[in-house]
Amino acid sequence: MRDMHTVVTRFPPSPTGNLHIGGARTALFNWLLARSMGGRFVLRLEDTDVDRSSREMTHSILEAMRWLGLDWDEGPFYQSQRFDLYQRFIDHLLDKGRAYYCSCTPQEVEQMREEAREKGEKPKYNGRCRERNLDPGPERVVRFKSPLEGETAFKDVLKGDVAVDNRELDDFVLRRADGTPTYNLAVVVDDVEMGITHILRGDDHLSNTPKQVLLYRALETELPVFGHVPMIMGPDKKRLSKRHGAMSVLEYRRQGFLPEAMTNYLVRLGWSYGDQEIFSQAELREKFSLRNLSKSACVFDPDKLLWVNSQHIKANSPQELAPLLQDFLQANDLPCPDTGYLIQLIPLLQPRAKTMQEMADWAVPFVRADQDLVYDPELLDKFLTAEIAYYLRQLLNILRDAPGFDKDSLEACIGDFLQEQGIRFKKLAQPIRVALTASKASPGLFESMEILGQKSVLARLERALQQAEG
RNA sequence: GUCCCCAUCGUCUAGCACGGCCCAGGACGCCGGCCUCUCACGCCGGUGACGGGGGUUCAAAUCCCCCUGGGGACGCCA
Repeated sequence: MRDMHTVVTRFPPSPTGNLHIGGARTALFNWLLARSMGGRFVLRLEDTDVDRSSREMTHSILEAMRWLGLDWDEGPFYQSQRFDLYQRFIDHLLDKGRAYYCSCTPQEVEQMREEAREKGEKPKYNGRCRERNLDPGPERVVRFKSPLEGETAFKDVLKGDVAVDNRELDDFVLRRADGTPTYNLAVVVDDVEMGITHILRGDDHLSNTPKQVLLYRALETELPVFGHVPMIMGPDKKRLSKRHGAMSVLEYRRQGFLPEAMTNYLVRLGWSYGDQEIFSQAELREKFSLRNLSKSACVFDPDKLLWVNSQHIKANSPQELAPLLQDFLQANDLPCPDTGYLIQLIPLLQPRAKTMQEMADWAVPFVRADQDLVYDPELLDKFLTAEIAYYLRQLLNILRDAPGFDKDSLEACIGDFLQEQGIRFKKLAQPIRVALTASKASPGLFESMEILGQKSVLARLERALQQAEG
């Protein structure tokens, strides 16, 4: 017997697709509930539909979970390896007269539904085999004997009391003709077996719940706490599509989102904590609670995700970001400096990058070799005019003999030069930037020069001048 | 079609369970400004919502009803 006070939650993805935004948030809520209550979190793969489930999806889902930092205490369990267990429960229900064999074909059942629809009723199986006492046989399914009247009610932490007239329900299938268990049977059996105490899931499952409640009762077990969270929709207020959100969360990793930013953004879709927007994962584990869940559907907003990510990029230390940046440099076929250098560089990039991919983009002039910088002739024409070249030649000489090459010395040194020449920094800033980075935008010049080092700065100025003159 | 759920700025939301502190607060976005060597960051300001109608009450974003709108479910998918 398990300790009744321990919270046990679970995440039961079906390996028929990727882990997307919606699934990830469901997983996160359940994980957070377990973690915040000192409970356990179970991972279970619902692969009873053998044809549609795949190993690749399973791997992809597990990797996404690990990437998000949603570690599980038990599992992963695979329903496909537990068919014996489900069969025992089905037999039990059969013995107790709570289930029966049915020989109706899918076509026949479809016809029954059609007839009901025509009468303006809810499409249902009509119970033809309910009292026929059929024996087991090939092509026969097992159906649950649902009550014909009364109502089935349950409590939901978000929706309150929910009740459905039993006449709305039909004798749903527990075991398919091929002998495999259906979803409704398998979830309930597993949730009972695994001692699940709290079930948080998308509210598209709300109308399944009465059926499951009926099964719990037939099995004479206590109900878990249900919580049906609102669904996440696309900008068009429709179901998430591949364009926005329905892709694998691993795609967000590829685009340069941080896992902490991901969970931060996701948790705020349907949950709040006063006016706070930014949370670390550790903070969430502490502050999450069922009380602050909201019950209306929400829309996935890529812009806000980007902003949350930028906040986490700023909050992370250069030491933590360095190895990640290395991954992105490599993925972009860029040279990959050692972490020591990157730790110097990253603070200049943090305020500018909304994603790690953007950080890699900003890093380009700092990781490319001097001779590999590609100058746009138009930029050179515009900024390295003959007049400017005159000043830069002189600056080059000054810099060659610069007493120090840290940003403060550089600022002082260049300041003196400007004063002697009687010109303002503004006049030379962009030309220097173009020469040093082959770009119109970069981090501050003095910091950039310090990072680049004297040798590169001189080489780049020389090279840019030559190209401009030639 | 039938049943279920939901309803505060364009979006995420606070407030609603214990009506008055709310001519509704924060955040993203957008617009303007400041900072400034560029681009960003940051800071300051602005834009912008209680879906409609009935009640209940001295008083309603908050309670009740209807309408409307949106979403979901109705599988031998999960």
